[in-house]
Amino acid sequence: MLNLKSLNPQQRKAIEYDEGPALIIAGAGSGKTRVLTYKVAYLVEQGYEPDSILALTFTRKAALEMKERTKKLIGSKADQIWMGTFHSVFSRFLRSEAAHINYEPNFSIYDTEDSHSLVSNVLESLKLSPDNYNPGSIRHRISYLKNHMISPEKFKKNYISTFPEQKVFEVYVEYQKRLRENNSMDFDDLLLKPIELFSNNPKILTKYRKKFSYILVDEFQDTNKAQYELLKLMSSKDGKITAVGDDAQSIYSWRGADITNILNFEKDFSKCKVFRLEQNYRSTKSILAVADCVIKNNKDQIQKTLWTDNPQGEAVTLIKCSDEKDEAYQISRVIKNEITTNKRQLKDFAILYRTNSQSRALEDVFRREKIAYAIIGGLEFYKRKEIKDLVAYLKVINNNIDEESLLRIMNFPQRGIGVTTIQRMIVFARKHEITLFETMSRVFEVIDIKERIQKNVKNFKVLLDKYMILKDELSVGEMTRALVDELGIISLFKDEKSVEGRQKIENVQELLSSIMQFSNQNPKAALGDYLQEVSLMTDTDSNNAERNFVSLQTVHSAKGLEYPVVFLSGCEEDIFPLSNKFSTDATVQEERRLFYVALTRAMEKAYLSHARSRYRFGEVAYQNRSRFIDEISPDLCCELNGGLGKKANRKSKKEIYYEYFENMDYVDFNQENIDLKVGVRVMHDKFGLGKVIHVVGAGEAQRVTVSFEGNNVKQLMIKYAKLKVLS
DNA sequence: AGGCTTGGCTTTTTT
DNA sequence: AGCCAAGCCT
Ligand SMILES: Nc1ncnc2c1ncn2[C@@H]1O[C@H](COP(=O)(O)OP(=O)(O)OP(=O)(O)O)[C@@H](O)[C@H]1O
Repeated sequence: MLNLKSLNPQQRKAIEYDEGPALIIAGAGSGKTRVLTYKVAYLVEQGYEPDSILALTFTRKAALEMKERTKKLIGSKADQIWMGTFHSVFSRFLRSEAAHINYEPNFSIYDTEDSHSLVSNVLESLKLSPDNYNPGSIRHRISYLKNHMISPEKFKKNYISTFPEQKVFEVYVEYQKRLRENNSMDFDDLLLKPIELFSNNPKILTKYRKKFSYILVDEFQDTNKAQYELLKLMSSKDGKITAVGDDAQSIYSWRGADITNILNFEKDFSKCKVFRLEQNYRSTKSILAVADCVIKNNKDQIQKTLWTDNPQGEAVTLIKCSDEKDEAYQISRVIKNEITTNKRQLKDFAILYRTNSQSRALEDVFRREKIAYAIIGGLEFYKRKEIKDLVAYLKVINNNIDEESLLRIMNFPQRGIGVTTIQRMIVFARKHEITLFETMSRVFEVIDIKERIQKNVKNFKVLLDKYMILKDELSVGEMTRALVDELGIISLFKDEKSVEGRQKIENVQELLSSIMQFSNQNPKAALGDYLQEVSLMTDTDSNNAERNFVSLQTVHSAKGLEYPVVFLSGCEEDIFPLSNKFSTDATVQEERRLFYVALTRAMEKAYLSHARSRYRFGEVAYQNRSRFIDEISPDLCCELNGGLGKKANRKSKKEIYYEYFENMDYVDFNQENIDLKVGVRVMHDKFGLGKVIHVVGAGEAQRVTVSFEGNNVKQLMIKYAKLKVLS
């Protein structure tokens, strides 16, 4: 029997309400996600079939976490509940129903970079110069239109006034056409195509409506028009649907998120009942008061009460710094202090920043100070060139009309097929109305390509053909390993004889082992199943709960998370709020909401740091402190003891560094892998028994050199290699 | 065909 | 400072 005792009466009411649509609007840390999780469990207990419940979250990680927690409440029944992001859930439906929207079920999913290069190709074939038509901004424009459910036809009818707009329209049309020809969809299509599917096929809509008897949505404030439309389609007016959100935490409008969805919900679901949660369980009174000071400067937010029973706690602390290095040093010093005086662990800390580029100074200093850290998000693993290239092979093998992926690998690794050859083949393909892939088998008819090069193309085609057969005979893992061997990718990178080259090898090996792992966990999985997973995967997804390090991440990726101690770095005008030439009052308000999100991640203590100057765009910029700090009532915060910032100002970097060094009692702050030292014996899944002969770096970047049995010496990244330490 | 240099532009944030 | 795309040279 589900125990609802750990929930307050407001929360319980929201959970037990099952007479119609419910909208839960509540501030940060009031238990929205917790309520949603319990509600899922409650519904199952009330007799709903687990596989008739659909829970939609903002990130994959949030979905995995919700699944874990539901499992704790109701056990293995939780496995059958549909939990995922809009993108992943609806793309699965699309694969089953592909025929109804004139697609093949093995369609590829294009990420932003793929879309970008498709736009470039479209511009080229429409003979539009990239000087006048910037591929990036056009891609963004098209995505914006799609996000707002403005089809090319609608765009043409209602929005075109100028000549360049007319061209955008033409690119838009051609872009969509190419996507279809490539049997590919971009992220936006994953939401738009289901709408098309449901609108044109009432029977299928009925099927899905019947299939799902209850829908729950987390982070509702960050859904876009298309997502909301899908919700309306999937549930009836008096439908069984619960949405939770906080308008003050809407931080994705740049991606099409539309706050008016919250307001419309009450209208569109007329019998909707609104619930409010007012007790915050996460933060101290000090932190909440500061957050409230800031957010109340946004006039348009929905009025909400938020109080807490938690202790007053320490005042929020400002850290004044001379520059970004100083900022990093001061933060690392506070972390060390907190660890020794307050018995904290590294994993209790998060350092948040507005832009990814701010992580660099922090990383440098943390590495030097031996503070184990991990970058969450950042340059994502799956966006690295060597990874994308390899995945492009898999995409082509799975869906050979995917021209973007084919173009990507045509000459990687180099096989003497240059741009001119490719252009000639494309001309041939268009003329004969066949795909580029088909052109490759008829390359001997493309007479303006030299014979030697025709042979290269032919060989490449033979290779691809072979793997298209192998894909049905080998597991995804085995096939990819064979492919990597045959392409000679590892030795290619080895020959680069550089740190980057070695990094690439590690990345490729990491990809291989993750594919292997996938194959082992899903023995029956086909290549397409793996690609479906990998195309919607992001770095933030990996679950690091058990590991002990400081987390470095953007405020955006910290949404929904909580940490005992939070540092918010770079609280300066132009950075937070971030500004550019397009800044408006609306964008500043969103920055303020982002600031609110950042603050409310903190449970016990928040530090706000700002620097007088920092490197930006390759030169020193003098910074003013953020207006958001000035919005905080002065009696709610204090400055870091002893005016460290001023002191640091007068000393050189070197002096500061040595001063820290001398004053520091010897404590190894690298709490993670503390026992991974030279000489220690370790066990590796693949390589077997070995001995550590070298350790470099800290945190995420930490690497060890291990001598395995049989004179087999390997460099491994701790982050990826699962080493067992043998005592 | 492919490698190297230059010049423009950039940093938002991510499914 | 660092990345990418375009252009130039071999
Ligand atoms: N009734 C309760 N009793 C004890 N702890 C609670 C209760 N409700 C929520 N919490 C705790 O409060 C914290 C915040 O909960 P949760 O993450 O669900 O809030 P949220 O409203 O989704 O937050 P946010 O919108 O900021 O992401 C969690 O640690 C959760 O376990």
